[in-house]
Amino acid sequence: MTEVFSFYNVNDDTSINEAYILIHSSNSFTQFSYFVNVCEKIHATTSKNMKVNILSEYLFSLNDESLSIAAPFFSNRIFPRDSIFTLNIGFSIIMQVLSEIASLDPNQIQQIYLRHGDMGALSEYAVSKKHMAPLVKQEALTLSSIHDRFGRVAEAVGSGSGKGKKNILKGLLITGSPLEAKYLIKIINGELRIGLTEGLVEIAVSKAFNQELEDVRDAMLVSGDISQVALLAKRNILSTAIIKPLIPISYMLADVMFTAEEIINYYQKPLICEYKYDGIRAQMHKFKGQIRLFSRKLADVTYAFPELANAAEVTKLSSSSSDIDVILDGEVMAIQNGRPLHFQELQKRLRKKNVTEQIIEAIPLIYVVYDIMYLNGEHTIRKSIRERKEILSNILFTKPIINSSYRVVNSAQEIIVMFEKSRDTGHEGLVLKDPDSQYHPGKRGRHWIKLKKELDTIDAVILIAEYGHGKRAGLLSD
DNA sequence: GGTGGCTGCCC
DNA sequence: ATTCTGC
DNA sequence: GCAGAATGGGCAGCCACC
Repeated sequence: MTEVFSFYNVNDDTSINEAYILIHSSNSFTQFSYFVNVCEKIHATTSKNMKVNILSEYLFSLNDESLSIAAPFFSNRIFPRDSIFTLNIGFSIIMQVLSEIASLDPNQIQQIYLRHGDMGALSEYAVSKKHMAPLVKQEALTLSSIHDRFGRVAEAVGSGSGKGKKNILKGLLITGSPLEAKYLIKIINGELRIGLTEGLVEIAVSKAFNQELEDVRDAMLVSGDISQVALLAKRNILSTAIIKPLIPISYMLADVMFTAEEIINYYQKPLICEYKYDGIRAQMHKFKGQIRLFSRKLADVTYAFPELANAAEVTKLSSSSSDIDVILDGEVMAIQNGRPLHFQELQKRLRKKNVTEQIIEAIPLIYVVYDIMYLNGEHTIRKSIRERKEILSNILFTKPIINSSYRVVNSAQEIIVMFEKSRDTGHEGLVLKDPDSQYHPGKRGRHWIKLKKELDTIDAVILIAEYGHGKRAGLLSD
């Protein structure tokens, strides 16, 4: 109980009292019904402070296992980020299962769905009308039991696995109350929709475990996994979340502007300008000779691009022949005879499981490196991109890995020239970068600006705004 | 063994 | 990915 | 200005079905 009191003392908001009673009037916080109760309370208030207080009290009350399960649910995730699991349960399977539970034919359930407009609400309705019950008396749903069954769904493969998955889902839904069924579906769909943003969840974690919000956010930048970060916060070891090779970090993202003039007017200074490559964003890690490639969502896609992993083995500093450890940011491109292939060609390789010699030859790839986040034991994300480019220039890449070329531009005219050149070469447009900016993982901001539209389609944009006929405007611009 | 529906993940 | 919207 | 929600095209893998 001492922990409870110390927690209570660090919060002076009066709404804590309500949240405190809410949490501690029950005796089993790991029950799913309790999770649902918390969600409903969070949904019911429009006060962000109140949402945070309710959530932080709840997170505080959970044991480690339940915390690591529940935290991702609040961030619209099911499995931790580095998990290869997916449920493969979507709209269709849910509709089938709900129609069976409610003994309504699929058409009827579709109609009801259209009225609700929300799968969670539909699930609540269907389970309230259920014409079946579990064959044997079931224990009440807990975070743990739900997690176990999600795991079994994710692992189910082979003939008959579809039916098995539906049965597990059906069992989950009819075991709990209609309200629990509503939230189960919300979780499965990855849409809790209770007015919680990722940012509020981070605040709740910091309050629950009495950690500095900045420390929680910093840990999230490199971990990206709210489940891990919540546990680290609870153990007071957030500082151990550091950038290290073979573990992916979030990507820095670009903002959009529509004209060269807008960009020049905004920055009023020289900018780093490089092509916008129409490929697949990829993070390359090299550590003690091991190579890993990660996709946009940080899935390990090394297997899909063996020639890139091979070429990375010999990456080294130009000043030394010894092996280096690096984390690189760049774009995987399909390219033939010096010209980019259509994105669809690249897509064929991304998800191909059996990467044959034939397909490697048919769709040649390059990896264009444009940033570096780590080198030989030190992260480089706090250095300016001017410095990071300098570091990159001292690394020797071997084909098909290349260092992205860039120019420094200081006028709209220079940008337009580069843009035309980019399009002539078959690229999408330009990315302009503030030379003084750090690498901000997971952030979309005005440090990187993409310019992909033709500069003379501005008239079409105005048509969209005035008449609201987006599709027609698109035709006019052709 | 072929086809079509479904899902997730690229853009 | 783009576009719209609420805070 | 930011974050979330809604939207769209295309691909491979997978399973159900014939």
